[in-house]
Amino acid sequence: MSFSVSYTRSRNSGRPFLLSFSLGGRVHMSVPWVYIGDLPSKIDSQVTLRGWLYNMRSSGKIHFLQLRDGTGTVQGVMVKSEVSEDLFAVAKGLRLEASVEVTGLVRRDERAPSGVELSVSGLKILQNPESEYPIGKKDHGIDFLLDNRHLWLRSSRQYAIMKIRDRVIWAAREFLHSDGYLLVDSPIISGAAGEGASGLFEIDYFDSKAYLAQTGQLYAEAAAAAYGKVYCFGPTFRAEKSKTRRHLTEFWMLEPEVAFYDHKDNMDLQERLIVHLVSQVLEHCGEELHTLERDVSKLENIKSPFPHLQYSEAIDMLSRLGSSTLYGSDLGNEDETILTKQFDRPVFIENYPKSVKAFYMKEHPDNPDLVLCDDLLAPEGYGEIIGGSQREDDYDRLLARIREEGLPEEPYDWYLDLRRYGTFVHSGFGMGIERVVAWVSGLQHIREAIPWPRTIYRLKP
RNA sequence: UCCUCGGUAGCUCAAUCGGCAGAGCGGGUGGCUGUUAACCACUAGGUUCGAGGUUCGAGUCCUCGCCGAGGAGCCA
Repeated sequence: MSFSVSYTRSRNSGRPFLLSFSLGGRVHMSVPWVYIGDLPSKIDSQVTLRGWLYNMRSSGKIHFLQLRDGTGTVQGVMVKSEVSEDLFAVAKGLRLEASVEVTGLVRRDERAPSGVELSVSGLKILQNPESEYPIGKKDHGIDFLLDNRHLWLRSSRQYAIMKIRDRVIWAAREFLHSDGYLLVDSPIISGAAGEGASGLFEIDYFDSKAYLAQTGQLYAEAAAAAYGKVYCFGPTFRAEKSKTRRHLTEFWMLEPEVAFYDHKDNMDLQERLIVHLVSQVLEHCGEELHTLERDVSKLENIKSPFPHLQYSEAIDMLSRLGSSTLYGSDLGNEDETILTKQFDRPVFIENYPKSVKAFYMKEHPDNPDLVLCDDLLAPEGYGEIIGGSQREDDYDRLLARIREEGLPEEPYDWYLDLRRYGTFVHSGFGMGIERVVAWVSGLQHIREAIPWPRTIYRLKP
């Protein structure tokens, strides 16, 4: 038996072609490497697939090889009477997740879920695992799956989530870019705290201390003064010892900041963005939502206009619904869950008390105890996905707020400069990507919404 | 940091009142020409998280420790 293969490069595409392929005496000439996702256009052609064996069944004289290559999955059917004895025996010895090259005829088949199958005539084992694949076909516990995140990502469920995450990010950037926003990223290493000293990761920075960014907002404000409509997008870090289904220590945040937008313009932008993201996921990720068994009708509700509640109205509503949260304190997770269950689409909670919000938010013109801000809560109990505000643009008031909060002034001198040189009404917000992905995908826990979740007790893999 | 729950075969979990350590999946062997987490038969596989203690007898009860999960607070 011989296993040999040779390649050349197509002049047009640069994609390698298999010039010849031989196994067990059979030789296939010029069998092109194709992706599984392209098979529907290759019916009745001989092709070679490269990928992994994610499952295998056998009925004695027929092997069913389930293959995955990142563009889709397909079943390869190897019939004993159609291949050599040796090849059939070799295939029987394959373990799950073996990497393989499989050659065969693409065929329509009513019995296949995708409608397409491969009649296998050739097989090259790139590597057959020497031990059994850790992730089996039956259920696993979350601890085991997180320990094996590097392998768990191969599952159809995780693939679906990653595709939705990709779509959410792609759609958000496309939405902003096409509306004239400039991407101006912010630093991850900073010499000063963003929103307050707690929850910061401290790192050694040569002979001094530095911190991992909790937000890029202050930098985005500077960029907005330079370029008008801007956003930043990157990882942010919170050293809080949170252990909940909606917290990570490292997560990705999209932060638009817009010159001459007030509080209302800001909420309008948030609403348009969320409607766009959901509609894009519905349009492009139907298969993935099906894999995740997501109730799509819940997403089809996500249309303008979103309801708005003043903070004080939210407190009243919560009181009627049995919450003991009193006016003056922030809403708890339980409160958010109760509120969001009253609506079939995201709900804005506006104008919180100044005391529970950050120093940079602009004071409400009609009530100095409130600030012009909003939290956007996703439905079905998912809760806060966006926090935004109009920023304080008055030099004296901003400085007073920094002092009231007991913050050091020196680190904010450059931030105050933005109010010295051409100050301007401006607003912005931060959207947590993983929270949006978790909501749209219908996940029980945010950790599945990021490839490599970082939580308090997990740094590996 | 606090509250709650958990740790038994490679994995997911059972084990009645404290009384022989079990099943499914996975592994191995064999069977099956259309399987869809395939199925059927046989088979191997255990320091019950660790250290003490109570008891004739501990996976089970007690004490301490380790590890993890869910939630609270905080936040996106």
